[in-house]
Amino acid sequence: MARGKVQMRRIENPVHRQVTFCKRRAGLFKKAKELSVLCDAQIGIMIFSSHGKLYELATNGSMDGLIKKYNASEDAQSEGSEANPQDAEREAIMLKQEINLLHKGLRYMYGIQTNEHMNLDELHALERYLEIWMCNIRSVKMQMMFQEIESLKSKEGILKAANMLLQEKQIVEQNGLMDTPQMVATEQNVHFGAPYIADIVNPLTVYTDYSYSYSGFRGSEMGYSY
Amino acid sequence: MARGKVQMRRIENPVHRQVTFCKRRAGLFKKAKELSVLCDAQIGIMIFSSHGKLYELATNGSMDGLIKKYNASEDAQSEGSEANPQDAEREAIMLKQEINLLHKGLRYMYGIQTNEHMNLDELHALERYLEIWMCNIRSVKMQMMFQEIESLKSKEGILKAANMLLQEKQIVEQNGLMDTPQMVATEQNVHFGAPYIADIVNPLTVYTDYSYSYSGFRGSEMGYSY
DNA sequence: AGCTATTCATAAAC
DNA sequence: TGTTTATGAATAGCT
Repeated sequence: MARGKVQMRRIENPVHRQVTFCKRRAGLFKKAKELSVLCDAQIGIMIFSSHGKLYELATNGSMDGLIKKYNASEDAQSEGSEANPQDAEREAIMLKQEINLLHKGLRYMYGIQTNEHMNLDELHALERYLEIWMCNIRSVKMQMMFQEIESLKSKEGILKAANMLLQEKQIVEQNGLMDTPQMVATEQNVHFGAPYIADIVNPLTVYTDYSYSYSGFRGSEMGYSY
Repeated sequence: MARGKVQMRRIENPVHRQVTFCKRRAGLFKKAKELSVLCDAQIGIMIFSSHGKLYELATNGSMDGLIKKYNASEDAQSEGSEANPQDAEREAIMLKQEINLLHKGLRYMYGIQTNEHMNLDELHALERYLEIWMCNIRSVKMQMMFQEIESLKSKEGILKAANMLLQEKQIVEQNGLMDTPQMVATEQNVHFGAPYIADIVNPLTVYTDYSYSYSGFRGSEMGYSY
């Protein structure tokens, strides 16, 4: 650049390094914005200074949106691998990103609303959006899945009961006692280890009730931590 | 730059745009690497071309590492919570807390909006935030439920096998000792009230697919109207 | 933070 | 895509 070619290695003088960092960072961001405008590209840049401070640029939308897109792109790239346990951590990372996004969105809205007027019709429209959303969250999906789980549990109980009966019987028979009445898998002997379906209050039937706390996670009352 | 100052707007000629994209992208990456070396910074760049193709640069380590660091940095900005990304359950608890927090934020938002104005764009933005959030919550829920179902299925398989073994043994013994047919818990008499496992198409296998439209509800393609 | 002397990046053309 | 070249931009070293 100016007044002498620069050596491509770490600048040892901390002051020089800091100055160069500021200047070149600004230059990099400027270049990125130009590229974004000229070529219609979406660009995200994260810079961590040597002391760990974050500087970011997202040419459109938020960095979180770009990261999400990045993850999706990465997934598409390496498709062919099935659902592996490594996805769990990735899922958590992505969820955190989504939550960051929501936090940002809320802060953004708070900021906007303090300076602007409000239209009641638009408020109602917003409420309806959220109601629809809650309805979806409390969707029948969970109900059906819950029922499926209960069904499996019930079946498990029946099988366990039958299994145990057979074992007992066998022991009895091996003891030489052949006159024992035969037990069968009925409701009498099935009802241990597994609850009756009728006994279970389905925690997901409240999906039309918007008055509960949205973060209540009623399912957890049943011992499930959905 | 050369041969005429460039206008800072989208290059309409597709060929020119493509050429400029390649060159400036290379230039941007070069600058980023220089900045990284000179100033000891960690830099990540994601570029999505107008056709969605991803170009990325991570000056040290992987982009995923930088994204993690970014998220941590973002978290530190808003809250002093510490995260252990390897503990899924702990992670879920944290996410619940996050959700509680966001719910409070939403209620607060309702409160202050009754007297103020929101434009349609902002409403759309909020809607999208909520949609994305919901879908990710659902994804985690489904993952957990999927794991539970799998666990139950494998339990059932073991029990079935044991059951059948005992049954066969008993029949053999009965053939030598007595003629009374034995009723045991097999699929013939167990299958009341509970569906066969084999009949159940598991609707949760899509949870690793982040590419769906968040409002698409792909689960319905499995025959469930969640 | 501003200011230049320089080096660098790159638009246009091949 | 790679190379060349004229020229606008970026910036290192100073204030």
